[in-house]
Amino acid sequence: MVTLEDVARQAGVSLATASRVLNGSTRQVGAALRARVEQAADELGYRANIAAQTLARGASNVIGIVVHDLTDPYFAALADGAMRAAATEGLLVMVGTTHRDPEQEIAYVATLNAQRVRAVLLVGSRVADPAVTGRLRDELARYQAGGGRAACVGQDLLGVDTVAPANRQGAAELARALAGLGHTRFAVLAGPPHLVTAADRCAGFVEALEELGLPAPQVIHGPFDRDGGYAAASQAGDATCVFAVNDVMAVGALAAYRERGVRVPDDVSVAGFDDIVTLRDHVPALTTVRLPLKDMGARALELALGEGDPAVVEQVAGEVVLRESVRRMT
Amino acid sequence: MVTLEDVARQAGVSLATASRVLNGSTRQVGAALRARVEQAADELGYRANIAAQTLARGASNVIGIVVHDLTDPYFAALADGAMRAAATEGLLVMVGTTHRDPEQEIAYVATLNAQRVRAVLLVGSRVADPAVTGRLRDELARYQAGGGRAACVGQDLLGVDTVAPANRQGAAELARALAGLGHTRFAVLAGPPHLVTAADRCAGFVEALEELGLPAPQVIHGPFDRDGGYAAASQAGDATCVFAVNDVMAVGALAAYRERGVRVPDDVSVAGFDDIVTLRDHVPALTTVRLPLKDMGARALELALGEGDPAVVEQVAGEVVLRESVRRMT
DNA sequence: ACCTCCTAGGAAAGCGGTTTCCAAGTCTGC
DNA sequence: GCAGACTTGGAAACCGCTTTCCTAGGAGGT
Repeated sequence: MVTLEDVARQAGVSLATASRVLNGSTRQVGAALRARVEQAADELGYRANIAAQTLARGASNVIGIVVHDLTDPYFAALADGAMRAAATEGLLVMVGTTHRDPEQEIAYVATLNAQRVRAVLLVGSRVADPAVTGRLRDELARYQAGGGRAACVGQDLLGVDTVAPANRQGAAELARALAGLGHTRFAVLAGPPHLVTAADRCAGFVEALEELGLPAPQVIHGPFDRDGGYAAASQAGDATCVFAVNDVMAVGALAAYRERGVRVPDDVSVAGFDDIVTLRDHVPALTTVRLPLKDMGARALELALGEGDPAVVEQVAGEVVLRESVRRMT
Repeated sequence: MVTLEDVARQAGVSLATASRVLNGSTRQVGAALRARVEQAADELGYRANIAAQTLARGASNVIGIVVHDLTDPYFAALADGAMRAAATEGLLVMVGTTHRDPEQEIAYVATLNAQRVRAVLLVGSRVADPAVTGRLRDELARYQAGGGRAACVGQDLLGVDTVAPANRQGAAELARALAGLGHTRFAVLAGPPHLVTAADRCAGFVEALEELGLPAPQVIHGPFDRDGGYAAASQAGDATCVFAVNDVMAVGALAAYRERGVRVPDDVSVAGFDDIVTLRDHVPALTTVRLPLKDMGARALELALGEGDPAVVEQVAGEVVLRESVRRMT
C-alpha cells in the first residue's frame, strides 16, 4: 500500500505538508507544493489509511447500528432512515444484526466500543429481562464513559437518548377505532411476552378494551414474525376482530385465514401495527397503526450525535389507518 | 479511554505481556500474570482500540457491503446472507447504500479502501455505461493493488469474483413456461434500459419468445421499483400476459390493475422475478423466478474471502415458480 | 554439577497518520 | 530601512497496539 510518506517523498516535501494537503487541516499550504503533493498522490494512487487517521485524531467517522433482523422491513426502514442521516453527516455505518438474540446485542456494543465508533444506535424492542438489560446498560455505560454516544429506538430502558414509538397509545387508539366499528369479541396475536414492544402493544389494546367495558380479548403468544402470526391465527377462537401486534404477523394471519377459507374482513377483521411500506399493496389492505419509521431512524441518529447531556426521550405517535382488512359490524 | 498501557501499569506488567494476554498471541503468558492482567482489564473496563490494532496488525476485520437500497427486500436478503456469513467468520460489516447512484458506488469503494476493509462486496446490477464501469474498475483495481479482495453479485463486468444470477436463462424459461400456458401476446415491464439486470431479463424473455416464433412483446421501460411497475402497467396494451422484470415491480403492476378493475389472472396474467420472501403472501400469489438470494450473498462473501487468483464467476440458476397470478389460456 | 535448550517477560521499534512546536521567510506599517 | 506580526514548511512527538529481538531463569540431559 502506498503511504503518505511515499507521497511526501515523491513530491519532495515533508510528511506534515503532505498530510496538510491531502487530509485537511486548518493550515495553509503554498499553491506550488500543494500541486506537487496532489499530483504525487494521484500518480501513486494514494488512499489515506483511516485506521491510522482514527488513531491519530482520536475520533472516528463511523457509527454503529444494531438491528434485530435486516430482512424484516421494519428494521430495514429504520436502518435506512438512520443511514441516510448518517450519510448526510459524512459518516460511515457499521451494521450488526442480532437475529433477536439479546446477548448478541451486548456483544455488538462491546465490539463497536472497541471500534471507537462515534455513536451506536440500538434499534428494536428491549426485552423484559432485567438481568440482560442490566448487562447491556453496563456495556453501554462503559462505552459512554469513553466518550461514546448512544441512542435507542424502542423503549426508554437504557438511560440513553430514545425514540420511543407510542405503542400503548397506538394500540389503544386502534382498539377504540375497532370497537367503534362495532366489534366486541377480540383476539390479540401478542407475540413473545418478554418483548417489550409486543407486550406494550398488547397491553395498550387490552386496557383500552377494558376501559370501554368490553370483554377481555383472547391473548395468544408466539413468535414476532410472519410464521408467528400464521400459527397464532390458527388458535384464535370466535373473535370477530384480530389484532396482530405487528404487520408482518398480521400478514401471516391473513395467510392462515386465506388457507382455511376464512374470509377477511367478512368473517373476521384483522389489524396490524407499523404500516410497513412493502406491504401496502397487500390484499386485503391492512388496517394498522402507522409509524414514521424512516424519520424515527434518522431522528435517533440525530439524538445520538447531539449534545444533550440528560438523555432525551421522544415519544412518536402512531396514526390509526383503517383499511379494508376490517369491516363494520352491523 | 482506558488504554492497554493503563492495564499493564495497573497489573504491574509490561505492555507486551498485557497485549499477549488480552488480544491474542501465539505466545504463552504465565498463569499468575495472566490473571493479574485480566483482573486489571476488567476493573478498568478496558476495550482494545481496534483502530490501533488494525494499524499495528496491518489487517482489519471488517468487510464492506455496498447495496443499492436496503429497504428493497431483494437487497436486504442478499445483504443478510452476506452478513450471516461474515458473522461466522468473525467479521464486522460496514454497509453502504448507493440509492442507485453509480457514482456513490465508486465513492464507497474508495472509502472502504481507505478503511482498509478486508473485502468489499458490490451487490446489485451493473449499469451499461462503460465510462462509469471503467472508473469503478479503476477504483477496484487500486483497492486490490493494496491487497484488498472484492466480489460482486450481479454481472461479470468488473473483473472480480462474481455471483451472477442467470437472468437471461431464468427469463427465457419463464417465457417458455408462460407460452406453454397458451399466452401469445406479451408485455414486458422492463425497468431502466441501462440497468444490466433489467436489460438481461428483458432480453432473455424477448429472445425466448422469438425462438418460439411468437410476436415480439411490447417493451415498456421505467423505474426498477414498485412505482415503476405501477406506472408501466398502466401503459401496457392488449397483452394477455405481463412480465415485470422484478417482483417489486410486479406488485406495483398488480396494484395498478386492481385499481383499474382489471382482474389478475382472469383478464391479464402477471409474472415477476426474484421470489421475494416478504411478498410470498401476496394475493394473487406471484408467478416468478426464484433466486436463492441469501445463499448468493453468502457465496459472494466466500468468494471475496477466498484465495482464487483468477476471478471466478458463478452462475446461479433461477427456478420458475408458477403461481396464481398467471392463468392458462383456453 | 555443568551445559544446552527452551520459555516467559520486557524493551523498543514500528504501523501510518496528525499536530505541536520551531525556524525561516514574507509582509506590514512607520 | 527595520521591528514586529503573519505565513509557510519541516522535525519530531504522539495516538494505542503488535511483534521482533533480547535476556534471564528453569528444565532436562549426561
